This record gives sequence, structure tokens and C-alpha cells, in this order.
Amino acid sequence: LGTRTPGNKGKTGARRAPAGHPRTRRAPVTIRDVAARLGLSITTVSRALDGYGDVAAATRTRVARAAAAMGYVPSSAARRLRRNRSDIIGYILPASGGRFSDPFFSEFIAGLGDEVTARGFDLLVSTAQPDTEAERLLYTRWVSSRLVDGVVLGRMRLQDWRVTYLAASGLPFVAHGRTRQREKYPYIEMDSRSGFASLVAHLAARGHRRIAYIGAPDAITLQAERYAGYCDGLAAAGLRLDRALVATGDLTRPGGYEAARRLLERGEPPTAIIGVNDLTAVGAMRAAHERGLRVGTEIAVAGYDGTEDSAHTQPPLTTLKQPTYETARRLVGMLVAGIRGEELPEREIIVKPQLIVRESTGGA
Amino acid sequence: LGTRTPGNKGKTGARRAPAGHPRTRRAPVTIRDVAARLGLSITTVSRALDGYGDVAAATRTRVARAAAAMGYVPSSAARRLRRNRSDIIGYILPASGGRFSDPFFSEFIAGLGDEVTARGFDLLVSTAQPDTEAERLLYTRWVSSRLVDGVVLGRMRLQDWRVTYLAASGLPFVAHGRTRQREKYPYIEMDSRSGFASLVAHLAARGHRRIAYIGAPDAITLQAERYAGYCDGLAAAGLRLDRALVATGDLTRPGGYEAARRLLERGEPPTAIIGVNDLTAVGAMRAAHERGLRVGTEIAVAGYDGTEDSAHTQPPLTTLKQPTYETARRLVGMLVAGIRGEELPEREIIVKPQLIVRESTGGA
DNA sequence: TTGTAGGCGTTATCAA
DNA sequence: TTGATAACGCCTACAA
Repeated sequence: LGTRTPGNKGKTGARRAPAGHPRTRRAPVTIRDVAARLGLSITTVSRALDGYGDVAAATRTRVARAAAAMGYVPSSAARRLRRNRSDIIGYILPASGGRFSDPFFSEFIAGLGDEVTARGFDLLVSTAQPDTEAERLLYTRWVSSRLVDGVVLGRMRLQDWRVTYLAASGLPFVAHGRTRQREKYPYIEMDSRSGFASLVAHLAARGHRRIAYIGAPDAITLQAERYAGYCDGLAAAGLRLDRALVATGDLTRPGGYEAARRLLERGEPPTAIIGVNDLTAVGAMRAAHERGLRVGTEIAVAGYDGTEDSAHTQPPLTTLKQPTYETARRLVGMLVAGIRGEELPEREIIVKPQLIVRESTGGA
Repeated sequence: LGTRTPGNKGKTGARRAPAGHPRTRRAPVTIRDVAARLGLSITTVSRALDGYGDVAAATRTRVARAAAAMGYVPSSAARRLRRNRSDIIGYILPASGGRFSDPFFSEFIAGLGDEVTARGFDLLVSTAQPDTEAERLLYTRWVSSRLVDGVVLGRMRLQDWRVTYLAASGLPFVAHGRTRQREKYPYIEMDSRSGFASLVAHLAARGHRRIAYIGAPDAITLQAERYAGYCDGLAAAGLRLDRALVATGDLTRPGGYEAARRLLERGEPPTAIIGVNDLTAVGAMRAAHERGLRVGTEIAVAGYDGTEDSAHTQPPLTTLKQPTYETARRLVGMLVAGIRGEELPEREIIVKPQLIVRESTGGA
């Protein structure tokens, strides 16, 4: 039954009729068009373009020239189906619905974008509020429709379903930060714990005794780490942990502002405030200014991240600087290695943040 | 020749053997697996899942249940090849190689991400320095490999090859801003010209006579618009345009800082500085502080963008606020309509920015 | 209401 | 060194 549709090789020649609209899309040129033009088989064209060794040099150049002249570019869809990979990496921003302006993420995405491109991949980005159904939907859709070859995880949680899920699914992934789970995976983590300890030491050396901390929700790994560092620092300086000096923000400027206001309204207000990140610290600085406190002399404020903006606050912000852009690039490198099935020399990388003392804590 | 490989229906059942590694990826379940399990044809399964009317209700539920149980999700690659669309929208960040921390873009991307998801699309993001070979390569690759169904253009240039190229290619696109070219396309543009004029009026009303402007490179549309507004404002206030009070930055904080330093070193320094964007203004504020000038009283500084950070500078920054997040969402809406071939009620949208007076210019 | 049979544009296998 | 051919997984006329 059915000799294979005899004689209708016209398939290649007769493309879809152009629609009535003037600005309609031309049907793209396929590998068959190139082959037909040259009187070669599509096999040969494919192999010539992919640089296989068993193609005559003359043929290769002929094909390359024709392909370029005709503007042939392989269909990513067909290629993807055939090769069973998409050359796309996914990343989900922890934000949804409304304002979101953390320079950390611009820098992180810039790093992902640059490295991904350098490696011949593309970057799929989406947004979802952490630990919501929407987030779960996004990841599962990406994974089970095989839309992405791997994902980069950010802002890890102590218990993070993403790790469990991805490990089980077998999709390669890397993360910026760790969890408290047993699964092993490649990551880059900042040693923010020792960083925050050194920040406290710095402030204690400046004579501060009531050092406040504005953190983030407990479920987030970075909060656990940084808070632990804060506690370490207090202990090392011989200071007692005063729960009244510990507040919770949400990693945003307004969150830091509100938390700092509450701290400063207290009978015995702190003389120094450490923010879990720079945004929180910036909010705290504003609260201090509003109370008429001179930041840097009457009260010290410090943060964490060290993105460009921290150098341009008034006064400039003391901070722990992490190499955000570079970390993003390295993560992509690790992920691509994982996708290619290569062994990684280092699967678990710890980076020390760098203490940058500026005027917000009295200057160097 | 070749009856269609008789008898080897085993194809479906026998999947690739698992590799040696324990954490290997399971072969995903395909529509054939579902069909086989139910003793149905893949046609029926496909139509049942896609909600066609001509499937028996009983069959439909049976299929739905089985698909869910087996964890079947259609392969995006196959679907894409067949349907000839990717459901992916592209956006390229104007940044590459190193630091990049403009909150405008975090907010813009958050808007793109949210709306794109809401519309059942995905967002492909990359980075490239404007008007470079790398940028050209990225766009042409995306377009000619049919990787994306449409693109969102940002930070338009007066002469923008992207518009010419995309219009010619027929790929749907929308833009945040206009060009000086003849091509028509859907866009959202801010009326930053009148915005900057009102900013100048505001400063003139405060008694300022030497109002400086720190702009961006001339090729960028937003510079042309905003500078024109600055000139309009001066004229309306009866002030002469003094070229010595016009400097050029690069839309970053350091750029604004350097430009402001040069302005302030002059014999007759300005009493007010307008930055082409908030980042520039923030840099200018820092330069002013360094010279011991009290911003808001001894010198006025204002910017444009109105992202969250402008409310938290010290002093808070007077700015023209544009609805970045909402604009991004609307742009995606327009683009998706274009992709679907729908007519747009409005193809050219102008939005007025909102003047927010804060303490950096003396407060309300 | 269900099934058969291409075909989307590649790449990979095998034979010539 | 080249070519014929079979998939990759899905969708959709068309036939039953």
C-alpha cells in the first residue's frame, strides 16, 4: 500500500502561496532548497555545513557559498527535534506582579546572558514568586516539555523542592547557593557567614555595641547563612545577641526602611544596622536620615552585595561585595559542562565576599 | 524498495537503554506511549488532549486521565516543528561584558516575564552591546533560525538597523520608543520631551538660572527626545541654552558622576543638574556631595525613570516616573496580538511620564 | 467518533 | 566521497 507519493517532487519547489498582506513572511529556505540548487543530496549539504571530514573540499566550499548566498539557516525546531536538545538554558527570577528593581539581578542576568551566548546556548527567562504554584508550573513545564537543556537556580531555600524535583527528573542544573537537603548538585555559594562575621567585627572595632540586623524570611538559605555570621560576629566580639535588635525585611528597600524605622523607634536604638543585602541597607539609611541621624557618624549602616549602586549612595555604603557577574558566568560554565556530560573538576565552590569599607560605617 | 520496516513496532516499547550513570534521564513519555497504553490511535489521543469536539466524552476523560497518570507532556520541539511557531518572544539587553545594574531593566524584564507567561509564551533573553556585530548576529540568528515568534526592542536608536531588518524579514516586533526612520511599527513611547520641559519649568520656578543637563550619546532616541525637552523648557522659561552646561554621560552612575564633576569644576558651575536618567542623576548627586554641596538646598538634581531606588536616595530624587513594568506588559500584549495576526486598536502609544518632586530639588 | 498516512526540516545510519 | 532513507514527536487532511 502506498508507494511513497510518486513523482511529486514539486514539494520542494512550490512553496506556500504568499498571503494577501504585503508584509507577509517569506517561507524560509530549507536545506532541501540548497541541495536542489546544487544538485546535491541533502545529506551532503548537511554534512558539509556541519564540518564533517568526509566531504570533498570543493563540495564543502560550494555548499557553504550557496548556503550563504541563499540565506540558509537551519531550522532550530527541526534541529532540536532531531538532536533531542534545545541549546537553551532556563532561569526563573524570584519576582512577579509589580515592582522589582534589584540591581543584583540585572547583573546576574547580564552574566548569564554573556556566558550562555559565548557557549552557543540561549537563555530562557521567566518570573515567578518563590514557592508558589506558578513557580512549580513553570519548572515542570520547562522540564517535561523538554524546552530547556538545563536550569540555573537562584535564591535557594533551606528546603527547596526544585532540587528534589530536578534531581529526580535528571535535568542538569546548577545553583547559586545551597540547601539543607541531602541531594548533591553543583553550586557556587558565597561564604557570607564569615563575611557577616567580619562585618560585625569591623563595627565592634569601631566601638559599636548595639548592632542591629535586618534579615530576610527564614526559609531562604542566604538568611540562615548571614544571620549565623552575624551571631558568630557578635560572639567573637563578646557581645550578647539581643533579639530586640533583630528585625526582618524582605530584601527590598521599602522592607529595609520599615524594619529600620521600627528598630530606631525603640527606647535604646541600635548604633549600627546591618542589612541582609544592600537594598535593605539602603532602606535603613533612609529611615536613619528621616530621623535626623547622620549615617556614618551618628549611626553606621552596612549591607551585602556590592553592586554598583552601593558606591553611589549617600554616604557610600559599606558592604560585602560578591562577584555577581562572574558567578553567573561560572555557573553557566558548570551547567554546560553538566549538559555535555563532562566531569566537573569542582562541583561545589565557595567564594569569599570582600569587605568594602566606606563612609556609611565611618570610612576607612 | 522498503516496505515500511515490517513488524518492528517494538520501536515504541523498547526505549534507549539507560546509560551507566545512575542519574540518567528517563526517556520521556510520548503521545505514542499514551495511545499504546489505551489501545487508541495517536490521532485520537492528540485530539482528545487538544479539546476537539469530535471525541467521545468517555474517551476524552480516559485519555486525560491516562496522560496525567503517565506524566505525558507534549514535546515542545515536535510541536514547534509541526505548528511552525515557537511560542517564544525574544528580548536583548543592551549590555555585555561586565557590570550592568540598571533597575530599569530588572523592572522591564519582570514585566516582560509576567505578561509573556500569562499569554502562554516564553521569553528568550540575551545580552549584546548596542550596534555591534554581536548584536547583529544575535538578531539574525534568532530570526533566521525561527527561534522566536517575535521580539521586543528597547533603547531605540535614531537610525536603527533592527527596525529595517525586522520589518524586511516580516518577523513581528514592537518597540519601546521610536526611531527617525520611515518604517511603521507598533510602539510605546514616553513623552519624555514634554516631561523634561516640565522638569526645567519646575527648576526655573525654584529660581534656578544655570540648569545643566547630562545626556547620553546622540545616536540614542531617548537622548534626542529628552534633550529637546530640556531645550524647550529653557526657552519657555526665557533661559538661554548654554552649551557649557550640557555634558554627556552614558546612562550609568559612574558616567553621571564623571560628567557632573566636570560641570562642577567650571568657573560658574550650575545650580541645578538634570540627568537623562536616574542613574546619571545619582552619579551627579555623588559628585555634588563630594564637593561639599548639599543636594536639595545648595544644588538641585533631578533624573528620569522613577524606579524604586529614586525614592531611597539621600536626599530622595526628583524624577520623571515612567510606568516601566506596565509598559513592558503592554508591549508584550501588542506583540502577541501581532503574532496572532490580530489588528491592534492602537499601534502607536504615547505615555506621559509623571513628575515626582522630592527633596533633591528642594521638595514639594 | 476513530484511524491512516503523510510531512514539518533536520541528522544519522548505512550502503553504494 | 556521496546518496537514499529512516526516524525525531506531533498535528491534521482525509478516509473509514
